[in-house]
Amino acid sequence: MIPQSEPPTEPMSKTRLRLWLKLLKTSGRIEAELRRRLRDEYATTLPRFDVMAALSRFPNGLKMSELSDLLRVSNGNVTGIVDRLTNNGHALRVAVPGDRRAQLARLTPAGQVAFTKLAQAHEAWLDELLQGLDADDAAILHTLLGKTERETNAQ
Amino acid sequence: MIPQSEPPTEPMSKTRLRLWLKLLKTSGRIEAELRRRLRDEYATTLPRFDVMAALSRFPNGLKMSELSDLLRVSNGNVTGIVDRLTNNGHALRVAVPGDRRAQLARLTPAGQVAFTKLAQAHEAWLDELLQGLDADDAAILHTLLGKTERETNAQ
DNA sequence: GTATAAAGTTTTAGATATAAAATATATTGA
DNA sequence: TCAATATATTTTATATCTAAAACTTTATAC
Repeated sequence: MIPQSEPPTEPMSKTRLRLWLKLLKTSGRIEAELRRRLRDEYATTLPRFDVMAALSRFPNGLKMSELSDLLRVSNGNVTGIVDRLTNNGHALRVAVPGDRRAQLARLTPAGQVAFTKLAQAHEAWLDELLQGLDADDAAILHTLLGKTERETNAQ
Repeated sequence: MIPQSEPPTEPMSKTRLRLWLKLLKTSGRIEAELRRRLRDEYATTLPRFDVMAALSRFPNGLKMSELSDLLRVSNGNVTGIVDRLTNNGHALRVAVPGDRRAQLARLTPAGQVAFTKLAQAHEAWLDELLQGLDADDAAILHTLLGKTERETNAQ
């Protein structure tokens, strides 16, 4: 066996740090582009789009706390976003029969129409922004991202 | 050739949309955990860490606009973060000889010491949070993430 | 049955984020 | 030189975001 003087390999922690920076840069770049297009083309924001997407999946409405849990944002935050959607005419608050503490947030008909357009644009934008990845790439990437779970106790 | 009735395949745009949601969820989960640890263990924030990291790479200081470009955040934003770092004793502003419009932000000695500790903790946290990925996984992931570039005109 | 605890939401305080206006300084061109 | 323009930063207005306090309503314990 011939002794080889190998090039010193990078410690694994440095490799993971570089990977994280790449991951952060990638998601940040795409997210910034989505925010820009939502603002410029539809005069809305990503948090509002996220809330509308959640409400769209539950036509009967969601309690503020349910929205907060689903989107993993704070309770107080949801209040402000739903406020703005309400001022917009895209959402409204409905009383919960039998519990005067709670309220349901729901999309208005105008909100549903608006969200349908937003969702189509959103999907088309991502199809464009992720052109560089084919079906195989996407499958591998999805799997590898899944391998990072279970290291944080948050689900 | 035998005709096969294949299962209907998902349109590529849906695949890319699901991938994006996974990417967003992954980076959000890790970022939230980093923010939590920076706050709980070091009483600081991710934006301040990012600014300190940039200043640490340039011991002679960076102009506010250079910081803004490097970190890709708005000019007004950098002002506030450097303000807080300055109040903290971790940064200071230095006049630029020959241009009274500009100022350099620099780490103080205390800021350099603090950042060294933060950076070590940060690298160790990521090593932990990305345990699920070995060196091969990381290399593949890094490459696939790279394939998403060049679709947005932002560098 | 009332005191206490729990649940649901909003409000508050502080930090971050952008875009756009305002301020101050430099540079340029006639 | 001096007006016009460009550069560098801060300020302002608005929107997010969290944690924690405040408030209302409901449920529970005794």
